[in-house]
Amino acid sequence: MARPRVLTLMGPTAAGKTDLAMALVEHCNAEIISVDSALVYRGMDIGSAKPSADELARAPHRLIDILDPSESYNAADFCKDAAWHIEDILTKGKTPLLVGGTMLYFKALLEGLSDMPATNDAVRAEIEQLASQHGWPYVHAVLAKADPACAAKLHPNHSQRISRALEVYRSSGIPMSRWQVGQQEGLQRKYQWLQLAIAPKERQILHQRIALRFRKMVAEGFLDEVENLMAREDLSLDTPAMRAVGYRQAWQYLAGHYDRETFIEKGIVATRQLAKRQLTWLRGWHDLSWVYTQDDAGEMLSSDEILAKALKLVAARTI
RNA sequence: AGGCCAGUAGUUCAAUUGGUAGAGCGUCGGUCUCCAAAACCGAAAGUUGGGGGUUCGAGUCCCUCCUGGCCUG
Repeated sequence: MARPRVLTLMGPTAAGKTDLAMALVEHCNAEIISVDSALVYRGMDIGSAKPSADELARAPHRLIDILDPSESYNAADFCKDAAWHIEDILTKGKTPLLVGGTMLYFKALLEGLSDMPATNDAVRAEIEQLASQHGWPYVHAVLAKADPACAAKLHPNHSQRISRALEVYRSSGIPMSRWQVGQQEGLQRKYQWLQLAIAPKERQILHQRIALRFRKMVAEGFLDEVENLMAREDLSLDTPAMRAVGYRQAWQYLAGHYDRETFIEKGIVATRQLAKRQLTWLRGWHDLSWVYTQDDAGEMLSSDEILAKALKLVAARTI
């Protein structure tokens, strides 16, 4: 019996994923699951380019607005949630369409994560403390004693990954490298995946779209949105949700760290850098069908033309 | 018009008494097993505004032109 088909739509920020996804929903009897580490938060709408209420009414997105910004989410949470929603959508006789740009989430879902201890805030805080006293290279050296194999792969400055590796060791007594020997079982083989990626052919075009969109967000009340978040006592610049692109810069601007023009420039730059990292993931991605949004002359295609290209790729794989 | 100051990587600025240019940011490339819109690593990039002169050697001194800013009439 044939494995159920699951569609994905990946791409850098501002590439046009939402528009295409909305159109695909109508043509493929699909239902959307968002693959985005920022869209999960309620109250973060404008700056995260969340689909509008109108769009969400037309095409429901799962895994959007599921958390308060004070909460945190991670790749393991996503895998669990996404796996459930994929099955739920299939049960309804529809095709799951996973749309987003958080590439680690896609990777973890497809390839699986080793079954190692979950995050541990207390241990993480201890490690953070150690780092603030002695610096990350010192923590790296500490890790090297407990887990030489893992430490060897990490640069002494790589704070987050050193932290995670030591956290795993301290909370379980077993080095991360040992946990990683265990098999990872992702969903790669469980379904028949059809993976689409969307982006303009030229980086320059993406940069233009990013700048335009960021200014539009500001014009549409992005700063009010961030002011509301800042008014809360339980959020800070260190809250994972507040480290999102644009939000961090808006917060710093509103806190008086720099002027409005600098904020806009920094916000656009951070978005460009995010797009670059996403494209780096995509470049090495296996089994990807590209939908470029420009024609041979470099002109942007219409949404109908983009949809037609995508449908053609879907049809080609359906036979 | 005269006087003064400035002109160095895409950008903001460095460069001891003249010894053929460095950094931050950006850009580009990469890493990625529970913070990933995160964190981290690497690379490219300047005929030092143009021209001439002094000198073994000039971003640095002299002349001249150009550009920008300030002051004076």
